Amino acid sequence: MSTRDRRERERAEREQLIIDVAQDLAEAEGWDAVTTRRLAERVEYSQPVLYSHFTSKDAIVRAVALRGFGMLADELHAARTSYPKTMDSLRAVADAYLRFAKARPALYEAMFVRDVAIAFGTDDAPPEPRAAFGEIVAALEPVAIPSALETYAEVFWSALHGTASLARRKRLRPEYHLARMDLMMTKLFR
Amino acid sequence: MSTRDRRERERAEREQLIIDVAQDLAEAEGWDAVTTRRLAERVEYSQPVLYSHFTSKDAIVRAVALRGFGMLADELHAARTSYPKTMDSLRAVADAYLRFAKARPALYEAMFVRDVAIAFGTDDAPPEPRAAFGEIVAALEPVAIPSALETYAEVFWSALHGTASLARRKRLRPEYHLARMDLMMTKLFR
DNA sequence: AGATCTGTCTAGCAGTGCTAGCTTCCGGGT
DNA sequence: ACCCGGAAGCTAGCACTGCTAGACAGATCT
Repeated sequence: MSTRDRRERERAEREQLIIDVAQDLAEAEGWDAVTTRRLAERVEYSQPVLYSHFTSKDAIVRAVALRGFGMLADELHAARTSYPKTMDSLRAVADAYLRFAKARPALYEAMFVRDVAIAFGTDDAPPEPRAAFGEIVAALEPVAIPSALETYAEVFWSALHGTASLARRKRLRPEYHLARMDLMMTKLFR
Repeated sequence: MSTRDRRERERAEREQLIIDVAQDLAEAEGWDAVTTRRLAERVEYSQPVLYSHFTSKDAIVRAVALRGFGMLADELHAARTSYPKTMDSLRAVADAYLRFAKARPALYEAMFVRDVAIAFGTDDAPPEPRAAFGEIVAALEPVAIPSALETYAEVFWSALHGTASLARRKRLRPEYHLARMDLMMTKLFR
């Protein structure tokens, strides 16, 4: 049965399209502008079609966020592996993380601010966030005491996320970004 | 004219009542449950009365957040001034900050997560957030290079906020909270 | 060809933030 | 003591939200 295969493929493509459009719309006009009606209109289907793919609007946001974690993992990986020296690599990871948050504020919001209930740390955590956190862990591996590696990663991640999310709300002086990063890196890592 | 005074006083009291009820409701059932109808019902007035006090629902959240910054400033001040040694004082401020965020998640959300557009850092920043940030600066004053004091404070604050907000989303292992705090404090401050 | 079944749409529900416009009632002037 | 102006508050409604029941069409299988 090849028609069924085609059907399934088309369905999967449409699901990706929904996720794409949701992210684009959120990035362009904010998540408040992502209503089921507007989303449906842009994918050129009626509203109920969305609900044949996702159980709720939240599930759509969750799908966007999940893909975001995959993208973040890729970017952190690229940053980490492009410098031989540990310290350069660490700094590159930090910069990549903050660049990601700044470049795609709506995506970052879906991943970290909205209550999307993606499991984390536990065994049933999806691979994407696991991979993203894994990159942070890997970057720290050369400098941390092995037994405290994950703890170290959590602290580093907290500092990065705090910076990203306070900056997002314009509560840090933008012109001091570099000074903050330098201070943070030297303090946290020797 | 004493009747007018009474009127104005009653009006001010009602405004505080609205803020109280909004915060209580948010803390009890989350901000999604804070609708203008439910809010109006609980203060025992009709919906339009809310709009004679505040320009929008967002303005109500903003008022809650602003008062929250005042509370945070008070708690940080108490923590900071109750230990003579700088390091103890710093740790007490950090603990107080995270305790505040954990004890009043909805309030913390209004202050830091929702898009409440409270000015910060700039000259027209309200006194409450200014005072809260001032406490962090004051706590760091003995350990930071004077010229980089505010930068230092921003980094410290970022680490605290990152911890608070990742923990809020259950993305940090709760049982390692103390280990993270110890690591953070020793790394950031000698 | 006829029956079934899958896919999609229209129309509608309950609830949201916010507001226009009516009513009621209090305070002050004659 | 009366009336009247203005303020204060209410009812009712608008345009929107997320979500769904039920109708309808078109493809698939017997």
